[in-house]
Amino acid sequence: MASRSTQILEAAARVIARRGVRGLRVEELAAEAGVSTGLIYYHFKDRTGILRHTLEFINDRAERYTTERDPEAEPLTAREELDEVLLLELQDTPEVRENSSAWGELRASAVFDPILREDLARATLVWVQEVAALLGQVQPMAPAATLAAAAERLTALLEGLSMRWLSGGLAIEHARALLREAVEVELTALRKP
Amino acid sequence: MASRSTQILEAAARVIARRGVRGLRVEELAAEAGVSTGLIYYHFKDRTGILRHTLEFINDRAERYTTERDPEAEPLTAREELDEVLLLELQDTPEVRENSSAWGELRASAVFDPILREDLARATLVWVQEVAALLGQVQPMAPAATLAAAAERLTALLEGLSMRWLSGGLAIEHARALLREAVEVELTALRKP
DNA sequence: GTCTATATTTCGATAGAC
DNA sequence: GTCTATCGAAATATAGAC
Repeated sequence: MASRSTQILEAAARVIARRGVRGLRVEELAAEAGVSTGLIYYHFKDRTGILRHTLEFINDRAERYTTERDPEAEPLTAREELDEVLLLELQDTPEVRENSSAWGELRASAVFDPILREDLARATLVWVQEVAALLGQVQPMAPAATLAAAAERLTALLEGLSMRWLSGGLAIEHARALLREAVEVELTALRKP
Repeated sequence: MASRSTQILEAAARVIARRGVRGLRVEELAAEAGVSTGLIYYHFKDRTGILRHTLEFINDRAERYTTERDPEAEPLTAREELDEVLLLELQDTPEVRENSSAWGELRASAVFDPILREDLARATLVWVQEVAALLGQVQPMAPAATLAAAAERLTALLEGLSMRWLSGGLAIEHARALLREAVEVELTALRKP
């Protein structure tokens, strides 16, 4: 199941999280994945190919740990699920750190690399819509456009906070508190415009 | 007045805006500035030196266009000034685009480059405090910690929106609208906790 | 599909003349 | 202070054997 490609992509996510997109050296990636550089070029044409596939991979993985839940556990209320979806991205665990920092890197790279833009825009849209849907469950009377705007703000804020956390200017607990308050503030605003 | 160093730094800001920090080649910078690579190394020790000084430069410049106002013009109310300080960073003019994209790049680079972290953290702090002070003028009854938190959220949101704008997923007008609403929402929350 | 070895390119950095 | 010329070190990418 863990095919060679997957193994390489997992390694790529680790390397990007550690060194950044700009710091990803094919040779280091090879070492991390325990394969040769030749094999990497065999599977992913060139450096850009590696990056593109890694974005996709990161993305799928984030979707998984964001969505999947223990089937035993009590079902969450919409409000709890909302907090969960957002706060899961602000945790100091290796996997989340990896995902967040790779995501930030890819976002930053997309500014200068049109090839990455499309995938990124699509992934962002899916995420915003998910959050908007949850906001709608908490505040069913709010108009769709208002919900969408709040979702865009919350997700953009999360990205901003995440960058500050990763670049060392903001403690993770403080970042989480700020995000929680933002959810509160936005929900209050949705209640009576 | 426009010394050689300044001329090089202006060119660096342009190159970073166009190619990113990771895309900044000393040779391209030399061409853009109309000088030799040797001269660049004479003025700024090494590549990291270029980056550090460019961050400082970008920073000063942003402070200027953020703070400076036509002395003829009517003085702004605190609320207007607040909108101005924030929205000035979301404009599709060459100078702002340059500044924003260089800022985003430097932020992203700082995740993997400890040398950049300190300068960045300091600059961020100054900015957050400025915004907090303005919020305090609009809502004088709000406690300092609450003001600080709102300022952190608004500036982090701005950074997030800015990245989405620059990476092509968000129209500038929409980004501005979202930010304006966020200011509104935060001010409302400050009014009665 | 995978590896080893190597060709090729790119880029940061320096030496030395002016 | 500034330029020209060049070195040397990565780093990307390919060729060819297995």
